[in-house]
This record gives sequence, C-alpha cells and structure tokens, in this order.
Amino acid sequence: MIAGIKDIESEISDVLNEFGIKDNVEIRYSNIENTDIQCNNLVRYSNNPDINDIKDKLGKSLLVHPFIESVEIAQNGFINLNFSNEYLKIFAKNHNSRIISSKKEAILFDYGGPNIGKDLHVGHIRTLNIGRSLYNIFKIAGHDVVSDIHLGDWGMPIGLILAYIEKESIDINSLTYLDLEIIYPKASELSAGNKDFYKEAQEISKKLNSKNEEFLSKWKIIYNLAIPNIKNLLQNLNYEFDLWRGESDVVEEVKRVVADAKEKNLVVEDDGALISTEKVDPPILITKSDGSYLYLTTDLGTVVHREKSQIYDKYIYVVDSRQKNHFEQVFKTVKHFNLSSSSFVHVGFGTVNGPDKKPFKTRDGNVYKLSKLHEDIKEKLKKYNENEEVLNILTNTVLTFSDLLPNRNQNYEFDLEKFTDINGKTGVYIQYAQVRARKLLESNTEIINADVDNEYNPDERKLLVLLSKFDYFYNQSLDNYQPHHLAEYLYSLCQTFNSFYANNKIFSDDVPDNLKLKRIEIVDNFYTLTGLIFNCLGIELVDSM
RNA sequence: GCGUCCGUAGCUCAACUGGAUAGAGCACCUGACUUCGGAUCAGGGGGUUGGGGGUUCGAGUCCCUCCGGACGUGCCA
Repeated sequence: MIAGIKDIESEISDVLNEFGIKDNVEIRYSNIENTDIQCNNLVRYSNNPDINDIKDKLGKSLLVHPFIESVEIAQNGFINLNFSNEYLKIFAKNHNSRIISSKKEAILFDYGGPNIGKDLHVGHIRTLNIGRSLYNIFKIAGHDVVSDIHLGDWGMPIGLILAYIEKESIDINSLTYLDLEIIYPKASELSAGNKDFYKEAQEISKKLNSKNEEFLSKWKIIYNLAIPNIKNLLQNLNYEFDLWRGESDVVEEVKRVVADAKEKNLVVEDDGALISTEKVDPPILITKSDGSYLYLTTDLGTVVHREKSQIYDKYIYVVDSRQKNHFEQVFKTVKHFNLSSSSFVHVGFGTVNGPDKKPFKTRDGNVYKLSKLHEDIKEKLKKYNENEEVLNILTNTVLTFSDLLPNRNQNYEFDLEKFTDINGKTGVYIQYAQVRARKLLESNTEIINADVDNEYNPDERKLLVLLSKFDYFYNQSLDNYQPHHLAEYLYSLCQTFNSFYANNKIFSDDVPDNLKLKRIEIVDNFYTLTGLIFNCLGIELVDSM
C-alpha cells in the first residue's frame, strides 16, 4: 500500500479509540465506482450509540489529510475516500519503491523439470510460465533468486533407454536426438508388459549409481544428445535458468542421506524396503525393497546438494498439484532427517486440458509437444504479422499470457483459436496496447513546455486510479504465488488505456500544450508500469506490430 | 474407503482470502468522428454462484450435509 495510508489508518484508529473502540483498522483499495480507497471497520459498529458522533468526527479529521480530497461515510458505515488529484498523480508512478521487500531472502526456484528422452510437451508450460513469473516477481521485490531446472536425467527412465539400446543392439555412437525421442516411449511401453526387460533396466540403473564406467559413458552420450536440444527449445521460448542441475548431480548425496538415516535409526525396514520412522499415513518410503532409490530419495539428496554451495532461506517447487502428497512427504522428511532448516513451499497447479476436458493431446491422441504447440500458435498469428522476430515474441506472449491468466489451482482449457484471436483477453491485445503507448511516446519529439494542472477528466482519472493500485495486485501474486492477479490486472490496465486512448486525442491541433503534456505523462506512467508487469510475467515487449 | 482440489452467465475464466448492486472475454444484438494510433472504442440482453441448512450487521468466499467432477492414495518420475 502507499506509504502514508498508514497515517490515515491510525487517524481512524485514534478516533475510534476516543469512543472506546479498539479495532485493527484497515484501508483497502475500493472497487466501488468513484471511490479510490475505503475503510470497512465502522460497519460493525452501526448500532453503537455514538455512531453519529464518530462519523462526524471522522469526516472532519480525515478531510484535513493532504492525500484525501473527499470523505463520504455511507449510511451503513462504509468510509469512502478519494485521493486528491495532486497525490493521485504521484501514486500512479514510482511503483518500484513501493514493492521492495524489507526482508531480503535467498530463494531457490525449482521448476521446468524436463526429462531426458521425453520431449517437453504441453504439460510443461505451467511449471515453466509460473516458475519464471514467480522468479521475476520475487526478483523485483529485491530477493536473491536462483532458478534450477532440475533435470530428470537419472534413474529408471535412463535405465529403460539404455536397456532398450542394449536389447535392440542399437549403435549408440550413431544415435541422433530423433532416435532418442522414439526410444523412450518404446522402452517404457515394453517395460510395462515385460518383466525381464524391466529388471534389466533396473540393473542398469543400479550400475549407474555405482558408477559403472561402461554405462556411465553411454549415459553421457545420451545426456549430450538431449541437453542441447532442450536448451535450444527453451531459449527459443525465452526461458532461462541459472542452474542446469539434475538428478545425476546428486547421486552421492542420495547415498549419504540414506546411510545417515540408517545410522541415526530414522528409517526401519518394512517388506525389505526402508520407510521413515515418522508415523504418517501413508508411510514414507525411502528405498525400494531391492535397495534402489526413489523420486523422493533423489529430492532429499537434491536439498543436501544445494545446501553444499548455498543455504537458501526458502525453496519453491513449481510442480503440478498431483504431486502434493509427494512434496508433503519430502518436506516432512527433510525436517525429520534434519537436512535443512529452511522453509519449503510447493506451488502446485492443475492440468492443461483440451476441448474434451482431459489433458491436452494432439488430435490423434498423442503427446502434444511444446515445440509443436509453439509452431501451431505461430501459424495462427502469421496472417497478422510476418516479421519473424515480432512473430516469435507474439507467439511466446500467447503461450505465456493465456497460461498465466487462469488461477493456477485449477485445470483450464487450452483453446488455440481463442488464445490466438486478435480480439478478446489475449496476449495480442496487451501487446497492441503497449505498442500504441510506445508510439505515442515516440511521437512526442518536440519538448513541450507548459504548466500542467491537476484537473483530470473521467477517462484520465480512471486510468490514474487503476495505475495507483499496482502494489495490491503485485502483492496478491507474491504472497499467494499466483501470477494470474497481475495478468488480470495487466489486461484491465490495457483495456482502460485503450478506452482513454480512443477518447482523448493528444497530437491534434485543437489540443493545447498543457493538455498534451498532461496526457503524455499519463501515457508514460502506463507504459512504464506495463513494462514492469510484462517483466513480472516473463513476456517480452514487441517494438511494433 | 480415506485425502486433496473444484463446481460462478450458453462457453472460457475473475472476484482484494468475510464487504456495498457477483465482474471480464468469447458468442449474440445495436452503435462510433471517412481509419488518424482502428489488431480499437461506446452500449445492450444474459446469474437463486450445484441443492439444502447454519454462523454473521454482511457469505461465491467460513461450518455442516447431500449431489456431481478431477486428481492422489508404499516400492514410476
């Protein structure tokens, strides 16, 4: 909230105190028309015998505050306040200083999580978009943020791939990336109905854990084949990571976590497997009955590995909600095994569905690759713009904005036609508004010198009021790990701007200089804040379109 | 069975975590200075927030109960 609002809160609090009322007074932005901010505390005292005196006193004392131009206390007790234009003008800008966190933390973001051998697909866009957005939002708040893609480059999937290569006598040296993406599904399918093959894969996986040189070198070949491809695609889609660590980096830590837990009697044997001594239902499985490790074990090792180089205050895992139980187990076990004293957060999200309400697949029922989705969006947008660079940013905008708009808690329906439409609540619309503002600022070539007053017409004032509310939406996104608040806000900003724009000419001969300047300042505020929000969401700006 | 998330306009989604008359987009209908920046703008219809009960000055939001859906539930990741 705007600094200074606190003063108003305590003024109200003081008045209430005089009448013997102790209450935690809170001022909030209003969504009532023609009201900027409001206070609801008085409502529950509408039966107080002194209510009229309280209202009187409040009405007078609030009006002398320099921020406040008008005070209206409704019959039912809502206190409605409006900013003076002089201050509104200030509140509509300088947002950065308002959102810097007073307590700076080191935060690690774990998201992305692509697997070697499996292409990135539609199911990955939410972790990528939400992860990147939260990373940016926390960074802007002043935190020390680090992103780690957390590659799935170890364990059974790799065992399966290598077992398949063995079985089919494939020459690993002439393998291409395209072969790799065919091999994994086949191997996975084979393992489902073929126990011997599954066992073989398991053996290879175990050999890798004990650093068997032959398989380690084969693993390396596959790793080197897959990683450049993943990097290339993600770079195209404008996703960057500070760390490219994976499960293969934490093998030693996993072993040590298990050995330590054994030594400290934090695990017991059960059906040949090790489970945590923590009494929870279902029990937490630490190793399989053959002694090999699990997803959970690897995640424990990862925590230890991370803390070897830096201890973070907070770890944020952006992984789909189906894994909620898994992360609860991980976080509990981290504390139980005393592996870290930091805080751990799982940011879950629902699935991306197709028109059939089921996880989005291609028309023929196959996995919808992320690269294909990118191409398909691009194809739809081609008819509006042919510049390759603009087209690429617009494509990424659609891929990001559409995905961040719905609340992450729920599943949502990915509608290619709708999301690439030039009309509606789309990535294209927000880019267009931004470009318009930019063009206006660029047209402002001659420096106008004029005295600008603080009078605003309804369009101008509406935009300024909305601009002033940024910190509310920003904090909603930050506190709840939900970028959609900012995405929704961005859309309404653009809509309000477009309305302002249509009805308020600037570079027209009949517009006097002081009005030109006043409006240009508003446009400048809009453009600056929009840029900041684009940044929060991980969307690049196009120069023109 | 147990657990988690969810059910809001014809469709897709919001709603300041308990605040005032539940908002947007799409679709549908009606308009806009000869387009300039129009990939835009203004307006209209459309709702018993799955049903019922409760708490409260005040409920889409909290509690109970039923109905309906998605997901998870010890050796995949």
